[in-house]
Amino acid sequence: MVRDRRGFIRRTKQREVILSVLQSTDTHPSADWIYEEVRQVLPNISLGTIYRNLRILVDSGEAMELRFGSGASRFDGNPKNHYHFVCLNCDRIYDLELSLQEKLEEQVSEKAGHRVLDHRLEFYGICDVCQSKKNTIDEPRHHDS
Amino acid sequence: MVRDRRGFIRRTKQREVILSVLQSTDTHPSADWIYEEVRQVLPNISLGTIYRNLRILVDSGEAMELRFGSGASRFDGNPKNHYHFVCLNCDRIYDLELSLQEKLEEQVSEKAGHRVLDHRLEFYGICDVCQSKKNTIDEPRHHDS
DNA sequence: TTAATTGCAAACCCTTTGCTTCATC
DNA sequence: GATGAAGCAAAGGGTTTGCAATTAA
Repeated sequence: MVRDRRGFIRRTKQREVILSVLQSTDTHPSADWIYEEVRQVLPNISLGTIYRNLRILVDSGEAMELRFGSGASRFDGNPKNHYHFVCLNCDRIYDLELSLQEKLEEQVSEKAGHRVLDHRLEFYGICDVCQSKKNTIDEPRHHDS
Repeated sequence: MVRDRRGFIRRTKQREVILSVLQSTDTHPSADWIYEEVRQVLPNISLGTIYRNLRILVDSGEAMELRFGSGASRFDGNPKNHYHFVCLNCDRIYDLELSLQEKLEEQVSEKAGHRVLDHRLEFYGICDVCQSKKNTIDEPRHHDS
């Protein structure tokens, strides 16, 4: 009997599996990758259902949507604000342990006069994995494994 | 005789006007808005040309591409790193005067071991304009004036 | 002269949506 | 049983791209 702006939300096997797939990885997968994973459990699921449920999960605060550069959205099963590092070579996204910079929000609201509700911080560069195999230009690998 | 990875780049009236339109506003416009503006000077220009040139400008470091939430990319004629505030009510994007947080890059490279080349920081909330006309839910207005 | 760039339109990718059927409450 | 959600497929928005014609160098 969960309620949100959309009315009642029923518990479905599909959404359950989608969320568990999302929570079982730290690769910040795309909708398509999640689709392929969920399909191994529910072979008849459709991409539309993936998208619909990801939207529900994001809107209800159970997941987070990330958009870097171009291409597909990436999803994070950890909805608490945290920061990311994006590798420009392989496209991997890493969670960072950097502590939340709440003071920056204060600074902005004081100086600019806007009511600040949230912030995002991400770093770009070459990840440790790609550095160790230098001179290799990966075919961007997006969130697999 | 500018050279970049793509070979020689010719100076064209189209790109000139696109860049000047982009630099003449602080509204962080979308490609489509730029298109409409440039069209008043070059009525036959096509959207494809807008996109092609925006890509050239971004790749050559003369402009910056911003992607917030869903929807179209927004472009910034100021290519130096700076931070933004995005109003969740009206979709306006504001430049912030917050100083560059270079120490955070150091912290990340030390702690996580990645080579950090850049970072982005943006704040979300309700802007001062929207706060003063409270109880009004704007039709998101995207970057017009 | 010749190769980069344009205009045009079609293609593309990712995401959303309409509709009928299914299944949860 | 109602009605929210699924599956399917078609539509949608934003962006890219192929190609012949143009134009800067």
